[in-house]
Amino acid sequence: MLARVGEIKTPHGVIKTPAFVGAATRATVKALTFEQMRTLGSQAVLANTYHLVLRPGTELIREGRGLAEFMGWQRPTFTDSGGFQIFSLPNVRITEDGAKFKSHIDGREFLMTPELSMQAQWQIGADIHMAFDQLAKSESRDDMERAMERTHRWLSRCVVENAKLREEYLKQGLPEQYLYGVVQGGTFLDLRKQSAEFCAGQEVDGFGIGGVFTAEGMVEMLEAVNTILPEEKPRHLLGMGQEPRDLFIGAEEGIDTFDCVGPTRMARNGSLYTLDGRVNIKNARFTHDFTPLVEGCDCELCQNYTRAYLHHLFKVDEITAKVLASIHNERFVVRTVEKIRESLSKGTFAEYKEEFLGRYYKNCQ
RNA sequence: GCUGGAAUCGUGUAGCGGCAAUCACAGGAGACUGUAAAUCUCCCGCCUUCGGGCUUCGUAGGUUCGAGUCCUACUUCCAGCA
Repeated sequence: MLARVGEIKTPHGVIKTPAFVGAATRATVKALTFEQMRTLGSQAVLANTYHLVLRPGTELIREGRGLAEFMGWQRPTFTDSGGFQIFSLPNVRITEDGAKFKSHIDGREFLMTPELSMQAQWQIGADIHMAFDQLAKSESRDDMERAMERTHRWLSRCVVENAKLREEYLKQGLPEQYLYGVVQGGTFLDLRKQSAEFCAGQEVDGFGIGGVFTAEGMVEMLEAVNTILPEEKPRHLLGMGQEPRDLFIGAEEGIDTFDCVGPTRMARNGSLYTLDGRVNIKNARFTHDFTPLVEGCDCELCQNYTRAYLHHLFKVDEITAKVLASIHNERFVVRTVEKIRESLSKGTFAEYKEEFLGRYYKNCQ
């Protein structure tokens, strides 16, 4: 049994796991204030090194006493390394040294290497950093293997640089910051195992599992990886959590934290979670629906407003539509993981999973 | 009353003799997983066995192989002059 409950201790507080980490890419959760995030029970957020390097620059965040303080969040934070941008941005040139991007803002050329990513992340000052990794450019085994091997070489460089920076920062009396190595290998189980073994042998404080895009094959993959990764260190599933299914599978297979842009992105686009699956609140059928979106939901939207009202706000394109929808989706996912945590503690996980997923995906196929 | 101008999908428009006819908005639906996402895609005259078929550009005539486009009359609106 890989599933577990636990705590991740950081200088900004404790994260009770499993936990869903909100996406605060550019040092904010889109459409939400951190007060709203605290109210809906969010324990931690994840920002993006690439975006913060471009704007406002890592120096500024350091000047602002680090990410959590700069944002006014004060709770635990993660940063992604910028590795994902190599994969998702056009016009990226990758070499063994690192990756050259063109800034999507002004076209300025910008270099990211394992060392620079570590330096940037220490300056940003999140509690937990991701190693600079590379995702494969295709599904082919060759590409996967190449990306994985480079990720490993880069991880070694990250670890070296991280040790230097840690010493330097701690000497100045600054708080501890932790590094996660990232497991790659795509859908190939043997590569995943190889990657997990490599990462497990590195001097890192935890692990990110990257390059996962669908729930398909996730059970076997996570089982293989998490059996190898040391039990006492936390595991973060990078980018997964849009589908509630991902959260249940992840937790069941030993994942401690998740992050995903899905809940807030979908909220902004009018796609809302309900216990019976996702619903597009802009659909005409909600025009006269004066019931709460989710009966019994404790979020600000469901406690105070009707489906018809939210439908109206979306139709007239009011900012509040995105705010309320984001509060709801984020709360929905945070609460689902909270309940997963509770059910694991009480030994009722299997029942909760079956009940939740059976209802949520009932209308699919 | 006179003189000009205009009438095209729910709305605002393109169209200057040759494929139901541009674009935007509105409307309908879908997508979204380490955020270049307040984004993107599709449908939007009627019918369709998805090959296509049918009826359309204020109304009624006319010219032409062919008319939303040219001509005549009418209707309605707009501007200017009385």
